Amino acid sequence: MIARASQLFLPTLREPPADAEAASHQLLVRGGFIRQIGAGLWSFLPLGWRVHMRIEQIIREEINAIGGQEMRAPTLTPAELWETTGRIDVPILFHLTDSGGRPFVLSWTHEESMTFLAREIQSYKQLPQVWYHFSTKDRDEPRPRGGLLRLREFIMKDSYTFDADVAGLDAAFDRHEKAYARIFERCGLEAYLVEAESGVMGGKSSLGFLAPTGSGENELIRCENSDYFADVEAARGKPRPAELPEPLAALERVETPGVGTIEELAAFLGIAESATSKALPVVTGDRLVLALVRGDDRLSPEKLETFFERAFRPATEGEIRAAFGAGGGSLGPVGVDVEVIADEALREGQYVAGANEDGWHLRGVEAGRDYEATFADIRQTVAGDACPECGGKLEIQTAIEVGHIFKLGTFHSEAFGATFLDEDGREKPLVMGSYGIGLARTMAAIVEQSHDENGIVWPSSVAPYDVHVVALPGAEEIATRAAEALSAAGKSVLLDDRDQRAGEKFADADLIGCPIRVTAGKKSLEDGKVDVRDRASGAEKRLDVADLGKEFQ
RNA sequence: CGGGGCGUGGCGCAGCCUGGUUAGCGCGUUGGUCUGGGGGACCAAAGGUCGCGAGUUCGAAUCUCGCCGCCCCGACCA
Repeated sequence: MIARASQLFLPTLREPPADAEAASHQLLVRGGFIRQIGAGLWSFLPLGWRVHMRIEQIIREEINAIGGQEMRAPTLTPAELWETTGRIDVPILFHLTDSGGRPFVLSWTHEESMTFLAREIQSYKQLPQVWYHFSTKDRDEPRPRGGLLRLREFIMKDSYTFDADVAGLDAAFDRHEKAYARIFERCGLEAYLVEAESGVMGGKSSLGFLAPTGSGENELIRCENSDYFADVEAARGKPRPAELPEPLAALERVETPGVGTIEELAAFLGIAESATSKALPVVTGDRLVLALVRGDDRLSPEKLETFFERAFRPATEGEIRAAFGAGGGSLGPVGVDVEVIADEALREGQYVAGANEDGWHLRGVEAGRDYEATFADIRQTVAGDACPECGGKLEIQTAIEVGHIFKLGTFHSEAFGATFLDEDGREKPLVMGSYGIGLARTMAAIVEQSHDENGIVWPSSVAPYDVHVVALPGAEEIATRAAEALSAAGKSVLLDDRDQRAGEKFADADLIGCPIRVTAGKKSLEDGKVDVRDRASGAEKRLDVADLGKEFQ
């Protein structure tokens, strides 16, 4: 297969668009792969779509290999589908009506559609089922960003598994986990399986695949010894030890006029921030709770939400006054009639805490002796924490979530009455799992990981073309023969037959990033050879056109 | 939704503060000459509702108000 650049819609740009910051955003636009049509809305141009299709095909092969059946559900769906599960209220849903005024929703995921279909499953004899499709998702994202990093419309591969029991789900989940690892590996993408926070969806297991990148919305925690990876939101780093002063036999009141922050408190008392505790009153449902973390730690909203199994919000100034009789800067767990959730780090030792009296704190506050609390891991892991596996130092890195897999259980099947009869003739809800990969986001992540100052360096598995043949003036004929030889050897070839300067063609070739560049120029006319250059390493060698075929067998 | 920034030929920008004939520059595009292994030179040319709408003014890209769009930070987020 040979594509001629002179006839391709391949608009490359010398400069990146002004509003592009992420490397993938800049390079994909400059290389003529994608163009924007609105916030979070992008067109894939011929080269971009070729890459997208190659990623799609890798996913298809791997999901087929674990028994997936490819199908297709629509994106436009009747609103009642979403009323069935109550997910009609999800804020990122796009709502619309048809000309008759009937309400519709653009699917942002397909559990509802697939479960609707799964009602046709009648018997345990038909289980398990693994269904998947590549389909358009629309999400009214509050903030799309970064080119392909966060889109309002995108194509996702999503699988849905239906099993008779939890053991079946576990097996299906495990197969997907392994398939995903193979998919990302084949795409040339470094991605790690991490525990993800399922937040308000709560309870069920959820794992994410994070690809470390230069730009992204997630943060990957990784141990320096590579034995622990986690999303920062769920990471279980161990805090460094607190620097505590000598313990006190009893509480000691200390006046702290004008002290409102931990930083000021530590400075005023001449102690480390880690010797203090930070009190954060929150409201969940209709109860007020005091969350307590060490002074040098930050509360992890995701962990606290998981602990509560529901959303929460910071308490208002009025609520704080009413419950504690003091302002936000002087709160503590001692002597209050409020439930206290304390971070594990505070289980041992004595800390300075607010006295619930403006301008006063307490020294020597000790859990168990001075207050009762429920202990939980509610602190945010930070770089420098110790690894929970080996004690090594944890590092933090920007990342993109390219895949997410969930054990859904029976929430959707119960809502839809998607049941089957088991061996004993009992009616049971299908046990479900769902598994997603964002294709465009995967593409962006690959570029984030595989580029240099000159452009993209595509892994050969997803490159738009295997070989980029550059025809310099006078050598068009030999370039064409080289392209034909490569094509005959099964390679896809981009033949740059445009009437452009050599520098321009080389710059475009580097930018577009095909793994191999073959150059035919004046020198070729003399010796019949071409220059074969490896995009990644820059290594170059001269080969006879006749030998090109076997070079790439 | 809160904060900040931006909107001027295809791309990147200047002009705006301090209103005044034909709105400039670089790149790109078209035609031509020379050139030809890392974005070459010269000549000629095309291409603009200055985001939209009101207002102020003799006169608005420029000042005022409103709206829209886009980007970044935050909030939000299966």
